[in-house]
Amino acid sequence: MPNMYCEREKEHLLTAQRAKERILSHTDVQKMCKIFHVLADPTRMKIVLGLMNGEMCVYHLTDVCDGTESGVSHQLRVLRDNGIVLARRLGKNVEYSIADNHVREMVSLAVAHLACVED
Amino acid sequence: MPNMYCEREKEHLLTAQRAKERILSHTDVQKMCKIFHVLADPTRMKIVLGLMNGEMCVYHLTDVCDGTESGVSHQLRVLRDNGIVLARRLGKNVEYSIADNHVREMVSLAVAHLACVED
DNA sequence: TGAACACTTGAATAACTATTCAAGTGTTCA
DNA sequence: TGAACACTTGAATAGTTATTCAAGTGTTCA
Repeated sequence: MPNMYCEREKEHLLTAQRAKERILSHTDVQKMCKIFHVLADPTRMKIVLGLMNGEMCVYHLTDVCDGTESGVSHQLRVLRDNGIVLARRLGKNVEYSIADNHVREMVSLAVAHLACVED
Repeated sequence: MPNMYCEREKEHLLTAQRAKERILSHTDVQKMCKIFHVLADPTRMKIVLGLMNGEMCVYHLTDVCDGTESGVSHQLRVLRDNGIVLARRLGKNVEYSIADNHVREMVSLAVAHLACVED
């Protein structure tokens, strides 16, 4: 028996070992956190929720998000840089769309979670 | 035809309308963002990834996360306050576990996303 | 060509938060 | 009871970042 740190030392030690074997590298953990971080801002979340209904250009996104053009554009850059939305130019406009299905699913899960914990 | 803001005014207007009908209240958006925010920190993410292997007490969590006792405890409080982990006292120790299956799924999706975008 | 439009970018500010260290609470057991 | 253990909390610091306003691209069309 190893040193005792807690009352269920044996189980915890096994769990900790399993966890350490399976745990991702610090870099991978940081990448995961980045995805969540990007989705943790109201402006960006509204953009993503908006785009889940279809492609839009910046003007209509500012309408949906109730934000400024500049503000929305800044956040669209963050979303683009993280591979969450796609941009394609169409004449004078830029059409934005959701790039990643995992993101779609994560957002849907978060909506479900919301409905679940709602009082 | 309404005023033209972009080349695909008609479609975008419809999309925007749909989005606005379906969009969550600002409060709900903020609640969703909170969940993502909580998962956006490396220490907290490591705790959650660790607990996905089973219950553990603080000592073993600091081991898995490679963090300080105080730091892990601070982050456990955030996770508790947001209903992401559960705490139950067992003698001198406190056993932590994952409280919410949506969180489990969200984290799994993020891991999947990771594997997907990996170069 | 140049004026108007659609969007992006840079810089500055203000707000938030993870970490650390020290001190505190709660539990057990001799 | 009190000493040791397991964990929590408070306060301070340092780093990050969303927003705003002003100035900058890139595209179209008369």
